[in-house]
Amino acid sequence: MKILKRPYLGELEMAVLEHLWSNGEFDAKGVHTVLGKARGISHNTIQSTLERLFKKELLVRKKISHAYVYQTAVARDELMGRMINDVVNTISKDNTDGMLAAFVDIAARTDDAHLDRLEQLINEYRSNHGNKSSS
Amino acid sequence: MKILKRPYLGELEMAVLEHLWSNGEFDAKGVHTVLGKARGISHNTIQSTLERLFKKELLVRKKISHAYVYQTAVARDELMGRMINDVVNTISKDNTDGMLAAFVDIAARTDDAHLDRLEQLINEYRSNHGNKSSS
DNA sequence: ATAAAATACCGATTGACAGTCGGTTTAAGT
DNA sequence: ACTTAAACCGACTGTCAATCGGTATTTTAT
Repeated sequence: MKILKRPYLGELEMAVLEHLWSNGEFDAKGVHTVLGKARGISHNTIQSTLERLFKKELLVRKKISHAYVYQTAVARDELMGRMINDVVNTISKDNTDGMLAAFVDIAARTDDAHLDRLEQLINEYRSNHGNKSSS
Repeated sequence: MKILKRPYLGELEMAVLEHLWSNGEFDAKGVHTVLGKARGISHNTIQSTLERLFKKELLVRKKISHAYVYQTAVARDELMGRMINDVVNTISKDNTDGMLAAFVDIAARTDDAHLDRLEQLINEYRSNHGNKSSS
């Protein structure tokens, strides 16, 4: 099947998403002013990129007078979750333990305190999903 | 910069890696017999794929008489870790909490028992790295 | 209502990169 | 030497992001 294809994002696409996540809704012109001009790319390039992200259902848009105003359709965390999930499904469908170990390693990589936080999130999850206790 | 490029893997590349992870070292002919014939692709295609994986440093090889024998250069978990790390760096360098939450969600997705296992791995990690206790 | 400006829309090009092979060279093995 | 297997090289296809020009369409201002 697919291997990390769908939502595969390019550099500019990512930058656009990032901008919309941080600053809310914009039309093509607004995005071009902020991102496009600094990069020296045309208005059309930004428009195509917005269009592509829209087709990927990562953005939604509404027409305001003549221009589309775009907004993110998925939260940053949601997209990250999907992408991580894709990686995991692609590379180790049945090897859950390796996946969990990778999570721990990555969490600890930057700061060991993240392990505490991770543990905390596990417990929050259990509370919110009415579950069994820890070991 | 890059957005998931690095270890970007195609369908066939992934299948080849998977086969080598599960069954140890093989030469092109061996891989072709197992994967290529079923797919109706030529020996050369397999060879190119092995070559590409070698260039990506995901495989190592040694020449045995006239043929190369290939072997994985990174463990499945290691590669998965790298790929997840790429995703995380690409999409939320500073938003660690979102990342950790995604981990918990994904872990719990298939089976809530995985949360126990995850917690267990956290504690193992702490033991192996001389660390503080949990909350 | 008409002209001018802004935007959407369409299509074309470029550059990566995976997948796919054919053909040629090189190196074994007998 | 002859045969055969493999490496090696290069080509072609398909996909996809990035890029933009040109044209059609819709606003808006006159």
